[in-house]
Amino acid sequence: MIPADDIAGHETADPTALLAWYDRHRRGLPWRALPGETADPYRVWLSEIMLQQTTVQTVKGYFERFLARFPTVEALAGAPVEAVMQAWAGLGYYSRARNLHACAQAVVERHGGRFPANETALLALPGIGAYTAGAVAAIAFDKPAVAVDGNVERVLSRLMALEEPLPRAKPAIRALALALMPKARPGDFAQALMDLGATICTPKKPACVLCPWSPPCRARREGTAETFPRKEAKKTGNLRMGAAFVAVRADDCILLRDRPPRGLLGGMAEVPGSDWSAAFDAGQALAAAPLNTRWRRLPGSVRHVFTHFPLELTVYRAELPARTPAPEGSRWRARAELKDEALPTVMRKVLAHAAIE
DNA sequence: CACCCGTGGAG
DNA sequence: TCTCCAAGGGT
Repeated sequence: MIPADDIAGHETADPTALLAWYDRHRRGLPWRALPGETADPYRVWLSEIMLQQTTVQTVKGYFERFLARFPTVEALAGAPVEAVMQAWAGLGYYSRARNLHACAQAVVERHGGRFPANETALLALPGIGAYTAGAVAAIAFDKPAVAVDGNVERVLSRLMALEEPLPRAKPAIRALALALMPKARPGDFAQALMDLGATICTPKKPACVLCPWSPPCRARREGTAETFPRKEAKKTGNLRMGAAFVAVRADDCILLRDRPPRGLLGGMAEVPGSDWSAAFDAGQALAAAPLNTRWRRLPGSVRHVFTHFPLELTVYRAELPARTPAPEGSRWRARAELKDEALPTVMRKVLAHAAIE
């Protein structure tokens, strides 16, 4: 039995066609070298870490500010980790910031301030996994390596109409990427695949008519492009609830404390609060208040959705006299200086709810 | 492998 | 309002 594909006749996916498309339609990005220019490994690495599960649009602003503040890997390695966390605040996945700092120090100490060019050495650095190691090797050094991200998974699963769902299909997709990778310009090939996924082979309404790989694409031929990649159903987390206490001192200071270095929002700042649990009990919540004073329960609540669970915080506010000492493990911070704190978005929401920010 | 870890925007 | 998901990594 001859597959219908072969009867119809079709081209095989041609890296050259993709590269030709890339030469005409490549995106101009702050961390991307111009054609013919040599990429800066520090910029490539920094952008790749920031872009992990984060959109290009969001990263742009952070990237420019970060680069201005930490112009070199040495500058980043020599900075206090608190400064790095503060510069990262709002970007999410805060272990990335801690690993970023550790990686910069490792590059300075183990590699004399130069990023290694091979995937294996890159893989050994903090915060660099299979994707980022391949991306840096290919993009910064034009080494024969693939960078399989969500874009590439989508493009290649459609190209082959892969029925195997993610994440099980990852090894097959990686092997396919390696098989397609051209000997020349592997760095551009990696970026071309991602640009194609980001601008043409999009999750919804892919622009197949503009795609250089439209002829060999099995999913397009079958009219099912949008249904790929197949994915295992994911479960949503249960609602958690808790209390947050905004203490405002007469001299316009807010009480803050630091979260433990690891785990949820690790190393970030917060206003004191209760544990987060499935049920909310006002009496139990007030037992967690940082100061023994008259707390006002504010109307409404703050809702925030993390990757794996939604959160609802009841906010309490109290006014304290100046010179009220901070309880053990917490500190007063001037309202005007809150912008310099490593406050995650959920805590900015709490402060806004309490009419602080 | 399963689970943990943020956030903002699009549809 | 709700779902998806964006250049993933660590444990």
